[in-house]
Amino acid sequence: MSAPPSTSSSGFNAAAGKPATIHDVAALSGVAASTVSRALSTPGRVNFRTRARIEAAAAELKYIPNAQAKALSSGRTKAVAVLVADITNPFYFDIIRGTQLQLKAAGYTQLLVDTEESEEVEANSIEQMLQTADGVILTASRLSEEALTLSATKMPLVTINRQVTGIPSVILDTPTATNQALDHLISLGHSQIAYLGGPASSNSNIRRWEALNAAAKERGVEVLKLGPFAPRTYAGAAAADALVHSGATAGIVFNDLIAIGMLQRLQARGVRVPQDISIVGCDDIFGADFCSPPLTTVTAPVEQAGRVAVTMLLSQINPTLGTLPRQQSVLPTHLTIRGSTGPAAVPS
Amino acid sequence: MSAPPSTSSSGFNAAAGKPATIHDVAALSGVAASTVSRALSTPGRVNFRTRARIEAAAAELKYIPNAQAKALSSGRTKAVAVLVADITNPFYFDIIRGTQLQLKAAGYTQLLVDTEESEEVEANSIEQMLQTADGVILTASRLSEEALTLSATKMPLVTINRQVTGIPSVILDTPTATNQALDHLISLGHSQIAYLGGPASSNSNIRRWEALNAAAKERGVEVLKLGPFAPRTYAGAAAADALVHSGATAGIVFNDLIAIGMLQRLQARGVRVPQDISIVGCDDIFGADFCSPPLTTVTAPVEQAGRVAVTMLLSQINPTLGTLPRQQSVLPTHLTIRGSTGPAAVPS
DNA sequence: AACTTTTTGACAACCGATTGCCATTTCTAG
DNA sequence: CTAGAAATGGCAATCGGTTGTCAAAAAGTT
Repeated sequence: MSAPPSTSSSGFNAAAGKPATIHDVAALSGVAASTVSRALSTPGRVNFRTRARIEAAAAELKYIPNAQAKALSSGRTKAVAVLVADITNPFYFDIIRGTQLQLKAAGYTQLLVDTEESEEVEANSIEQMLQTADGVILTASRLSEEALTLSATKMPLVTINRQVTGIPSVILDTPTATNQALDHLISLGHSQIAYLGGPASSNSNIRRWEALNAAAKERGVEVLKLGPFAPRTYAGAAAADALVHSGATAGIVFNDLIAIGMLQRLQARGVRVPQDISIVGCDDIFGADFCSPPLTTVTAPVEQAGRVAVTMLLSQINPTLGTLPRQQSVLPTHLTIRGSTGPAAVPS
Repeated sequence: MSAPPSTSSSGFNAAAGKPATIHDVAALSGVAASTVSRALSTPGRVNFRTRARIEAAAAELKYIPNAQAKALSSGRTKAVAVLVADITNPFYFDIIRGTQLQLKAAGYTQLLVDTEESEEVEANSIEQMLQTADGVILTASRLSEEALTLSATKMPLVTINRQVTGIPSVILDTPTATNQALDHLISLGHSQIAYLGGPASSNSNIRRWEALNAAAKERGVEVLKLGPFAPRTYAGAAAADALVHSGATAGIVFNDLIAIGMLQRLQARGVRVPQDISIVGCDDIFGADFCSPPLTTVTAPVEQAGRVAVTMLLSQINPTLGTLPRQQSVLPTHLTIRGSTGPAAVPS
C-alpha cells in the first residue's frame, strides 16, 4: 500500500520539519494514539502483529517520544538531579563522573546543580527539583537533619557523605583510613601531629576530626586541630603556614586540594617534604599522584560512590525488583602511601 | 477574610501534600488561571493590584511553576544540553564549570551528556535533545560538517573548538600559542622537535598540527609527527617512549593529560626534564602547575570558552536584545612557561 | 453625555503524551 | 454451539501550563 497524498484534515506525516508525534505514528499505522503508547511501553498489552506495525511506523517517522509530555502525564521525568556544593572542586567531578555513567546506563538524564556551598540555594534547588526530577542525590549536604528528613518524605533522596536516620546514604569511610594515617605517622616516629580542618559546616570534616581525636587519645598522642580552611588549593598557603608555626612535624589534611596547596607553599618556603614535615591528604583526587612529592593520601572510591548512590536512588524510584532498597552503603577507603610522608625529623 | 473550610467542588489549596498549581493560585486570588499565567510572565499585561494579589497568593501557596507543563505548552524548556566527548577528561570539566555558571545565572538548567567519543552517540543525543533542550553546546564535536549544518537548522547550536561555516562557534586559538611554543623551543636551541598528536578524529588536533607544520617550515626547522595518542595520562607512557626513540630533544604535546603522563614515564625511565628533553603541553589543566616539573603549556581560557558559548547560545535562543548574535568568538591563548622546558642538551 | 480607544481578564483550544474505563473481538471451555 | 474469560484496541479525561481571541470595563475625547 503506497501512501496516498491525502489532502485530508491533518496530515499524518511530518510534512513540516516538526518531529513526529504519537498521533502521526498512530495515523500511519492505523490505530489510536493510546494503542501506540501501550505498544511502546506495555509490551504484553498489545497484539504482537499490531505492535510490529506500530514499531515499523515509529521507525519510519523517526518518532522520538517527547520527554516533557511524557513527564507531564506520567509524573515521571526520567531525570535525576545531582547537587554539588562547588563544581570547582575536583572531588565532585569524580562523583559526577560516577553518577553520569550510571544514570546514562539506566536511561536517565543527569541534571547538574551547583549549590554554591549555600544552604539556601540547596533548599531551593531541592524544592525546584521536586517537579523536575524523579530523585535527588545530595553530595555533602549542608542542610539540617530536619530539613533533610522533610525533603526525603517528598521525593526519593540519597545522600553522599551525610548520614541521617531514615535517609539512604553512601558513606565514604574516610575516618577509618584517617586513623590508619595516624598510625602510619606514629610508626614513622611523629609525635607532634596536626589536623588541618576543612569547612566547619562540613559533615565529613566533623566526623573525621572526631574519629581522629578519639584515635589519638587511644594511642596516647596529641593531635592539634588547625583551621578551618577553605577546600581550595590557595587555602593551602595559610594551612602550610599554620602547620609550620604549630611546630608539628606532620599534618593530616582535610582534603587533597588543600594538601597540594600546602605542598606548593612549603616548597616555596624551603620546607622539605617529607624530611622536615610530612603531609597526608584525603580523597586521592586527580593530581595527587603526580604532584611533588606525590601525596600520601586516603584513597576513596569517589566515582564508585556516585555510582552506588545512583543505584540506590533508582531502586528507590523503581521498587519493582523485589529486593529491598539498601538504606546505607559504606565504602571502604585505604591509605595510599606515596612520597609526602617520611620519618620524623630528629630534633637537632 | 479567613478561609472557610469549604466542601465545595475542588479544594483550591494544597490539601494533599501535592505542590500548588496555577489553578490553586487562581482560585485563591479569585481570577482565572490564564490571568495568573500572564501576571507572572507578562508584567504589563495585568493590573497592578491584581498582580499583587496573585503574587501574594502564589507566595502563600509556595507556588512553583511546573517546568514540564511549561515546556510542553510553550515549547521552551529553559534547559541547555552540553555534550562532552569524555567526562573523564579534566579539560571538559573546565568547560562544564563555565557553562554551568553562566547557565545558572541565566536561569537555565544544564543537561550534561557524555557522548563517549562516539559520533553515533553524539548524533543520537542531539536528536534526543531536540525536544528536551532549547539549545545544545557541542564541545569538540566528532560530527561531519553536513551533519552539523543539518542539526543547526533544527535547533540553536554552538560549537566549541569546531569551526563550520554558518554555525556559531567558540574557538580556543591554541595554534597561535603552539607556534609560540615552537619559537620558545627554537630559541632554547632545540632543532629536533616532535609533535605528539591526539586522536585522529579530533579537529583541534588537526588544526594544531597544520599550524605547527606550517610554522616549522617557515622557520626552517623540522617537526616530526608522532601518535596518535589517546587523551589520557596513561597514554603518556607510550608517547614518552616514542619521543625518546625519535631522538627529538623536545616535544609539543596534544594536551596536558598526555604530557603529564609523559613526565611520569620519563622520570621512571631516568630521562631528565628539561635537561634531556623538553615538554610543552596544552590546555593548562588542573595539575599542570604542580606536576614535577611544572609543565610549560599553552594556557587556554577554557572555562571562559564555556561561558562565552552559553552567552552566544542564549542570544541565539532569545534574539530579543536587538544585537545580532555573534557568529564566532576566538579566544586568545598564551604560552605559560614553567619548568618542563629548557635549553637543548648539547650533543656529547 | 455619548462615543472611541485602551486596558484588563476570562474562555477555550492546544502542547504530546498516559491511563482508567469500556466495547469489541478472540479464545477456551462446557 | 454458546456462555464466560481473556485479550485487544479506542475514547476521553488528565497532567499544568501558554496563548489567541474576544467581551467587558475603564479611561480619554469632544
